[in-house]
Amino acid sequence: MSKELSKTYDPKDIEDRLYEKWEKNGYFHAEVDRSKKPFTIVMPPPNITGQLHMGHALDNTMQDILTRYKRMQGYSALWLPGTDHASIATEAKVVEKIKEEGLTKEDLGREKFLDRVWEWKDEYGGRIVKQLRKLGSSADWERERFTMDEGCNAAVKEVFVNLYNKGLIYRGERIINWCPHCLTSLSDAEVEYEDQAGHFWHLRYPLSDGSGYIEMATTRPETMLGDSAVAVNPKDERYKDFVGKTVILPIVHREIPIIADDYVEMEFGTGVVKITPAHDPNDFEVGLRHNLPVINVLTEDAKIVEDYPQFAGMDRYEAREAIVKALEAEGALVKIEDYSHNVGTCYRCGTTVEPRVSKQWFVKMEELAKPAIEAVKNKETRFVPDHFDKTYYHWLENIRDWCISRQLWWGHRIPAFYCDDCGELVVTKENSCRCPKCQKEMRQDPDTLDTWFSSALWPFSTLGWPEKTEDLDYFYPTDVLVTGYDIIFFWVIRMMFSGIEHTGKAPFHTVLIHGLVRDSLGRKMSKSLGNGIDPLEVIDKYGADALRLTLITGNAPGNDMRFYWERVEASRNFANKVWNASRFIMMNLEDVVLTTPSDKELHAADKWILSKVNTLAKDVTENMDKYELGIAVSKVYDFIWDEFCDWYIEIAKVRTYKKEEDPASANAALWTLKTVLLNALKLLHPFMPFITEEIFCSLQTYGIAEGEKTEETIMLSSWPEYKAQWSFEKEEAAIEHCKDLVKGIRNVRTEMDVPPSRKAKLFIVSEDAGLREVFEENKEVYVNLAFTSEIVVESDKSGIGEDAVSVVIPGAVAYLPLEDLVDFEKEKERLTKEKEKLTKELARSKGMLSNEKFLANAKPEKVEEEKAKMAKYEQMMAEVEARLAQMK
RNA sequence: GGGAUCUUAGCUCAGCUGGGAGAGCAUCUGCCUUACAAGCAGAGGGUCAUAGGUUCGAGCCCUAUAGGUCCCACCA
Repeated sequence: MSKELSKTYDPKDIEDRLYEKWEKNGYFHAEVDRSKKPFTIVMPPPNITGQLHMGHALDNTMQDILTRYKRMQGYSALWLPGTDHASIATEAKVVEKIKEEGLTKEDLGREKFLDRVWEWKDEYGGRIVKQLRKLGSSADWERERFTMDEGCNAAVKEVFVNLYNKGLIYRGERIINWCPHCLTSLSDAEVEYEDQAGHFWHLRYPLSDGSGYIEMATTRPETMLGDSAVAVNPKDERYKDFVGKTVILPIVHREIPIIADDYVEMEFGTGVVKITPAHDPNDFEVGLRHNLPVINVLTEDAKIVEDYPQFAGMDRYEAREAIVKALEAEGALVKIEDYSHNVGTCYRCGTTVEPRVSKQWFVKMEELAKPAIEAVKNKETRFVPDHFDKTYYHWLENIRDWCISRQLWWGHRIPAFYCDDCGELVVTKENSCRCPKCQKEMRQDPDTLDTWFSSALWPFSTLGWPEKTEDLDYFYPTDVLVTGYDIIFFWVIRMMFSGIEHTGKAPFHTVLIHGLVRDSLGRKMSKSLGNGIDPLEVIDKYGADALRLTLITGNAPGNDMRFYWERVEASRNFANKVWNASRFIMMNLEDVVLTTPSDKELHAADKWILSKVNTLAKDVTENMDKYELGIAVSKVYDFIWDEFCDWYIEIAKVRTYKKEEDPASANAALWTLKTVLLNALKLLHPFMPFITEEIFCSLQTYGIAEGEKTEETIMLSSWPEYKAQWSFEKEEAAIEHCKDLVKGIRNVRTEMDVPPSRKAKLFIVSEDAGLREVFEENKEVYVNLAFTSEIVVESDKSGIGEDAVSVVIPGAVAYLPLEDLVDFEKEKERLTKEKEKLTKELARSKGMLSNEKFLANAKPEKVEEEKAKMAKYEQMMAEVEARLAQMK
């Protein structure tokens, strides 16, 4: 079966076709198989509102690499995909959409609105998973899940009820983060802080007794309407006499007390703070301590409430101006300073969050956090790189209760029911409920749960929990969680404590953390900057394999990376290299039926490359197991490009041309070419799945007899393991000698400006009979690589003329009689430089070996190594000196 | 305020347990050598941020300093 392969690799021809084949044949599907070990990764579910970005591309490439690797190693490898309902983001999208029709969600009502969201989800929610397929993701799509599907729903209810019954979920009136745009509460993790330029307004409130004023500063003058006290530090001598007095709050003319509380820093500002329990978390705490009234002055969309007609309906920023003016009019404004401070913003929409007192549901964290900390401390779960455990501990050790209720409709509705008559509260998994006291139909809590509440259960809810399923038993706990460091707080810790609490086991043994993909200037890729690079565009231009290779190469775990088109180009070039090497081999296997060569038939070079690919398999496996994907792939890259293409193919070429003259040699070379390439392709496959599959499938059909069976996919082929019978130390050393010589010859030729067309005779002189045999046996190496016409291996250099340049390697000297081209002065200069280099090396070696402390303390093998080096240098030195002497 | 992390070739970055400084891109030189010019061969280029310390030996370990990035907390 002969195919014409194009000169350059074109991924477009190949990728979609292969992906379809894989998916259709069910290669991605994993089942419980007790004869195999399980390997499980749950995919961090992308939002249904999401578009594939570089972060997804990196994250999923890493997961795909690990999954493909384990699958080839014979594991029942499950990569479980799914999507997240993303309550805020999705609800916002649909609200936006119906707004175009002039509707609000209230106009539609809850049920109809939710119908619209489901419609939206059906239409757009699958976009991101289609895009993930373009990357080559080998996820088990047959098991695709959604955080709001039936199973996840059941898990969420189960967890809520369990935690509630244990007293770990409670409802309470607290000050929480509120987004006036999204109109919902937010958890602490959902608030992002940013520096904003603002002002410091210095105000003075008159004492009720008319004895003067007390001055304070605030960044939020508009909240003064809700002040219920003024506070000073109890130790502050300046204000000692003020404590216990009252002031008249300007504008509203309410009498409020001056209190003493440690919270106030004496050194900051004037040492006086106005206390607004309804609109500041710290003030809220002070209010609790001093039993102060909570006076709410803002509506849910952050406008002044109707109680203050003068300002009612103004939003908080308008109100600020108006109130400052009013204060000024009353003589309460002392001065305005510029001030920069940290402001919390909504992570979804960027709106400045408003602390707001309201009744919400919370998860009590302290008890849940402890075992989650313990699980990492005792290494049940470990982070890669491990320093991220510090971040993890720090967060968990300082964790506050988690506000889980959201004033949204899209999401898991809180399974709590209230009796409007008697106020009874029931938490149940049922969909409706009658009041146990007065039998009346109860009203379900209108709120939904934080999206992360369901994501927290993802590693086990997707495997069937709370049912005791076979899947759960077999695939759980999962193996590796791959995610960015920016998501540790949101997700990793919540999965950890949820997994431990509900299944008794940490949900994964490894958390593999990666960094961000930044633009070429090192900036975060973002919509607002417009500097994002669309992975799909990269795939379209250079192929998914090139993108994947780019994202993995030179990227250590946890580190950020910059995206450069030049790097994608380099990756594409590598793909092309692989393509052409394969094409060459297949061309030479045309109409050939290979036989497995005997040990004798294999040349030293064949054994050398077999040995190299064998070592490579070991190294790559080791690095994969350490999650050093970047190192693993660069080893494959170097092997294929340098060792295999630049050396072995060039060496073997000569023999492949001699099918008639020396069929056994040609067969051995071709067999080695095919065998080594097949192994290298397997090692490369997890990183570059498409090109490796394409070549693997066609390469197998070459060099075999008609009707012989081949494997249908590289995906399910076996991962190369280290084989003792492919360890050829002697041949490795022999070829290294030849390589040294070739490099030396090339070097000299370039320096002497010898054109490649000029073939030269080559004399290799060595007193070592073993070495002579090596050079004698491997003459074929020099033909192409060192541009030689004839090779003579001798033990005696007396016959060599002066018109030759010499190349000194350990144990041997090669002479190139270049007659007219030899410039004696240049040659002398070259050898002198060589001598200087050797002198330095010898000095270093001698220094070390004459250091008694080195001899006493260093590992014996190090000492031996150094002695061998010195002997080598001395030998080379002698040759160089002899040659120089001859030239005089 | 606390913590993490980084500083290595012109650029972007590797360098995993301490034992002679690497890659890709860029630059320079020579090659269209029957797989590949998206290629081949060769070359130049680094007091590994600074200062100490541990060690026979430090890019790697320890301490301090400087600069960058990020996270957390936060003083109104």
